[in-house]
Amino acid sequence: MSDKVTITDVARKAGVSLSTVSNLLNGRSKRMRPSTEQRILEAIEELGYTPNQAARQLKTGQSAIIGLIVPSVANPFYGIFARHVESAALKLGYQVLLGNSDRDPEREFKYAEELWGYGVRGLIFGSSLFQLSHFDNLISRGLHVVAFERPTQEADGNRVDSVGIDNYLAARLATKHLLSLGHKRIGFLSGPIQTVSRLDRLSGYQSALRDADIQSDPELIWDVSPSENSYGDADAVDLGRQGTQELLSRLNPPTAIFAINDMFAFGAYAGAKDMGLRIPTDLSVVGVDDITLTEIVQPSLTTVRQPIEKIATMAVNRLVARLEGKFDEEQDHQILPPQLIVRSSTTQPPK
Amino acid sequence: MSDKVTITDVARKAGVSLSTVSNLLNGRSKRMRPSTEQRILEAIEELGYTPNQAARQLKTGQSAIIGLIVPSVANPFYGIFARHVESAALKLGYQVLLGNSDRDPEREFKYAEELWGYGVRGLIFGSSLFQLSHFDNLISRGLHVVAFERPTQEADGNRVDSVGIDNYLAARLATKHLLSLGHKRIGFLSGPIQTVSRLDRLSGYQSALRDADIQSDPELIWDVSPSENSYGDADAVDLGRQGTQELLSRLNPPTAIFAINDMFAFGAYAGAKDMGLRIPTDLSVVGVDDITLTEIVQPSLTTVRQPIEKIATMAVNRLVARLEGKFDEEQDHQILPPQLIVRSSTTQPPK
DNA sequence: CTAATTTAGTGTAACGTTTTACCAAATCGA
DNA sequence: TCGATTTGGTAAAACGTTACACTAAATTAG
Repeated sequence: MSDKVTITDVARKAGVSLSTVSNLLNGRSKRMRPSTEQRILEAIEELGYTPNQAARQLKTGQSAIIGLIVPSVANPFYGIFARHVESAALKLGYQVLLGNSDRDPEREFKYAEELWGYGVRGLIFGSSLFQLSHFDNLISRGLHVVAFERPTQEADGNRVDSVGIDNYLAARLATKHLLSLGHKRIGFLSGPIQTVSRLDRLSGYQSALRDADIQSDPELIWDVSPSENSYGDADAVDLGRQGTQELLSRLNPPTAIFAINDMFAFGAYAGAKDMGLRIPTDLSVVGVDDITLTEIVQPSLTTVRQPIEKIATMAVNRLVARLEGKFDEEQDHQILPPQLIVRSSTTQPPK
Repeated sequence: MSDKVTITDVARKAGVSLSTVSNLLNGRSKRMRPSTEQRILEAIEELGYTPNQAARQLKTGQSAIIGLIVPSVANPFYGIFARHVESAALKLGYQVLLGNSDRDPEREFKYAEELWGYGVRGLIFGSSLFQLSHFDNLISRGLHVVAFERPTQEADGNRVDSVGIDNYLAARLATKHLLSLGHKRIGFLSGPIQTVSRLDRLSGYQSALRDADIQSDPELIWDVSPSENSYGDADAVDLGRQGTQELLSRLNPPTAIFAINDMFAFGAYAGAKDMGLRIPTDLSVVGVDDITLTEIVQPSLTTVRQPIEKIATMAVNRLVARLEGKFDEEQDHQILPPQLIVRSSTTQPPK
C-alpha cells in the first residue's frame, strides 16, 4: 500500500485520463459510459483514494471548512453549541475548525487570520464583544461572519449577520417572574459586563424593575472588571459564588438573584450555602441558557431557555448560504424568543 | 485592498524574488542583508500577507493541523479536554480539527478519512473502543494515533500510543472508599459497557469487592446496550437517573453507587430524589473525572479525579513529537494516577 | 449518402508555495 | 593580481487537483 494515492493513480488503474476521474468526482458524469464509471469507482475503492483537499483548495480558492470562535468550550453552554454547529455543518458538507478565545480580541484576530490561511471564508462568532473591527481587513477581503449571542451593531458596518435570542426580553422575563413572586430586592449577578448580551440583559432587568416602580439600586448589581484571564467564561461558577457572597454581605441584601447565565446561577447556589442560606427558601435564583444539569441540580434551576440547537443550525445555514452565493441580501438578524422555564429555585421572599 | 495577497505580491513590493520571501519565512535568512529583510517584512505588514496553507500543504505533504475525535463535546468532560488539547496544540503551532463521533466506528473512520484529506497526519482519539481496525489503512499510510482514556491494546498492532489514568485503580479507589464506610451493597452504574475504560472500571470495582470477601452480585450492576444513538455520552444524566431508579427498585437495593463518570453520578442524584431517597444519608454516590460542578452540586460529589489538563498536554506533546520525527520508539503508554477526592456525597450506610 | 450534432472522452494551464540547484558579484587569502 | 571561497540572491520544477477548450468517433436527420 503506497503512502499516497492521487487522482493520477486512479486514472491509470481505470484506464482513463485523470480529467475523466475528476469529471466523475465533480458531478460531470453525464457524458460517461456506465462501464467507464464503474471502472473508476472500483479503482477508487481498491486504492482507497481520498481527494487532497489542499489541491482542491488551491485551485478553487476555498475549502469546505467554517470557523467557530467561542469564549471557551469548557463552559457547557459553548460545548453544547459547538456540538450542534458541527452537526449542522457536516450535514452541509463542511468541517468545523474551533477556536477558544476567552473573548480576547487579539486572540480572535489571530485565529481568524490563521483560519483564513486554511481557506476558511466563513466564521461563526460568539464572544459578544461590541467591536468586530479586528476582523475588518478580512471582511473586506470576503470573510463572511455570523455572530450569535448579540444582534448586529452599528459599528459592524452592515457586514455581519447574526442569530440569537432577545437578551433584553430574557432578562425581563426572569426579573418579572421574581417580581411576581413578591421580591423587591433583586440582585443582578454578572461577570465582566462589557459585552452586548450582558448589557442587554442588564437593561432588561432594569426595565422590569421600572415597570414595577422599583428603583434600580447599584448595591444590588455585581460585576467585576475583565481580568487578564477572562470574562469569566471558564470560571463562571467561582465568580458566581464570590459575587453572591458579596451581595449577601451588603447592608440590605437581595432576596432573589438574576444570574447572567446558568453557570453563574450554580455559583450563586454555592455562595448562598456558604452564607448559610437555603435556595429558594432564603434566596431565589434564576439563570439563563437552560444547559444540561439545570433539571438535576438541587433545587432544579428556574432559567430562561435559549434554543441552542436552533440557533446553531440557523447560524450554520446562514453562513453556508452566504458562502455558496445563495444569500446575497444585506446583513440579516434573526431573533429567537427566549422562554421562561420555572422550576424549583424560585419562591416567595422570606418574611 | 485586493482579495488575494500572494507571496508574489510581497516579492514585487519588496523588490526581490519570491524565493527570497520564502527563504525569510522559512528560516533561511542567514544569507540576507538586513535591509532586504526589512523591506520584505514591511511589505508583508503593509499587504497583510498570510501564507496560503493549502499551497504549503500541497508542497510539503502535511499541514499544521491535528485531529481530535471525542464522543461528544456537549459532555463537559470532553469539552474541558478539548479545550486543553487546543491550548497545548496552539503552543506548538498546530490547529485542532474536532470531531464528535458518539463512539461510532463508521463515523470515526469517515472523520479520519476526511481529516486525512486536509493533511491531518496525527489524531488524538478518545472513544475507548476496543478495535481501531477502521484506522488500519490510514495508519499504514503514516497516520499517527494517540489514544486517551484507554491503554494500548494487542489489536492495535504496536502502532498506537496512549495516555490516560489507570481505570482499574480508579474503580478500586472508589469502591474501597465505599467499603471503608461500611457499605456491603454497592451498585455499579454505567452506560453501555463495551469500552475498554468502562470494562476496566468494572474489573476494578469487582476486584475491590473480592478483596473484602464480598461476592459481586449481577443485580447490583446496571448498564444498557448501545442504542442507535450512543454510548450515553450525550445523555449520561438521563441514563444515570434511569439506572439509579432501577437499581433502587430491586429486591435488595444498593446503599451506595459507583457511577462510571460524574455525569452518571449527577443522574444518580436525580434518580435517588425521584425514589424519595437522600444523598448521602440513604444512598452514597461516587463518580469519576472531577469535572466542573462536582464541588457545587448539593451535596458536593465524591469522585476520582482525572488530571484532564495533564493528559491532554501529554497526548499533544507525544503526537507532535511523532509528527515532527522527534519520537521514533515503539508504541508508548503513559499512565497517570487517579486520585480519590472525598466530598459530601458519601457516608455510612443507613441502618 | 452527406452534413450536422452528440457522445465520450482527453490535454493542459493554473492555483501559491517550497526547495533545490545555480550563478554573478564581492571578498578573502596567498 | 589571480584563484578560491563566500555572499546574496534567482529560476524553475513540482506538489494534486479543477475546469475549460478541444477532438475523434458515433449517431442522427434530411
